Amino acid sequence: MICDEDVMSERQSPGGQSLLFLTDEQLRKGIEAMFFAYRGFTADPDRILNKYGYGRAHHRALHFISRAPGTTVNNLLSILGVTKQSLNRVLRTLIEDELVESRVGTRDKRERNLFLTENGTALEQELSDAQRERMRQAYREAGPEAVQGFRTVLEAMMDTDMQRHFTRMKEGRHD
Amino acid sequence: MICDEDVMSERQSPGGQSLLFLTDEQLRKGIEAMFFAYRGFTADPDRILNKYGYGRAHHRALHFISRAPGTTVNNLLSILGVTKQSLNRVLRTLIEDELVESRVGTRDKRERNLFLTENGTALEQELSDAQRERMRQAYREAGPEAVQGFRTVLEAMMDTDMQRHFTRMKEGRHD
DNA sequence: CTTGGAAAGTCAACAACACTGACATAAAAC
DNA sequence: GTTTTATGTCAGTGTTGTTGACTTTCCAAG
Repeated sequence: MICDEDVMSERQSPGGQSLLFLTDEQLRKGIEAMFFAYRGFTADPDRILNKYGYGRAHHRALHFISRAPGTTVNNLLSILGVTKQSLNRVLRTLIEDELVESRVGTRDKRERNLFLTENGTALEQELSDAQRERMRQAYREAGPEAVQGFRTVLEAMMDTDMQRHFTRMKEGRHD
Repeated sequence: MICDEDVMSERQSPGGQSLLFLTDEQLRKGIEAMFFAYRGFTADPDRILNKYGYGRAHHRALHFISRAPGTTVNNLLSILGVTKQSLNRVLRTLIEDELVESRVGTRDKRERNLFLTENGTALEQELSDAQRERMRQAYREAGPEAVQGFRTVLEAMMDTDMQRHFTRMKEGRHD
């Protein structure tokens, strides 16, 4: 699917660091690929969410609460990178609809520890299944070396603080 | 950056097709990487757009008009995947602000051919420069094989009609 | 024990950007 | 000459983000 003219030239600098020479055209294609792929990436969950009257923001909250059960609102805020008012609106509906449970913190009673209820877990599963299925399909088509490369470039594309969050989640640390 | 337990097992099926065995955990990490990376991907343009009072929708329009000068509204609609009302709002402000020029079609006078003005080209350049710089940096860090894999997985992740658009743009066909 | 500040929640207002539905105009196609 | 297509517009609605102001709760340092 990637044409010959797209193969990047690689040279070795005197310092030993490998240099890539990339044309604007190659970079633009990467940008467009990212745009189109992200649409595909969110398409399936979006359809499901629509069915229940929720949006992407609800999905994100469900996802990260599922990943880090008992996480606090503040932690969620810094991961999602939105204002507390914005998150609160979403969280409130999820709590009202009994998809998320908010328990007063044991150590610090100001904090709220967030958990998915049975229903919440069910919806998160439905969303996650769809998205993982698409991911699995893409990974299968592309092959294992491509997947390795995919992950490497994505990590390099993150902002440093997002990388910090990502690394934490990878290591299973949800503090 | 990618830990040992993440390396995917690969087996050869009797048919000769390579099979990948992926855990939910591995796929979830991919999903999160995609989420965080897309934020990084749009962060720089978002800052610039904010400076001029525009949004992501304006950026997308500028990008694809720049890629396919003379493209029609209908073509833009199918690439962007939004309603004409939504696109029209954005396009109207860009034309009012003299970043985009809308010429009546020569072959078919119902159509409008869209072009960037001098100012439009300048803003598109500013946005594109920032985004390409981040892309270039990520590519450099990751190396050429990773870039190949990145693009392959992204293409596999698109919906089929998005793939069609993407392939067209790659080939320089903007019909 | 008091006070400062952090964590959480709320209210109001606003903007960007998507949607639907209805309607208008011009031009091509049949 | 009727229908279809391409475009544009108006009005209304919903999600998701923002800012700013304010309250309550509660830990912790003075």
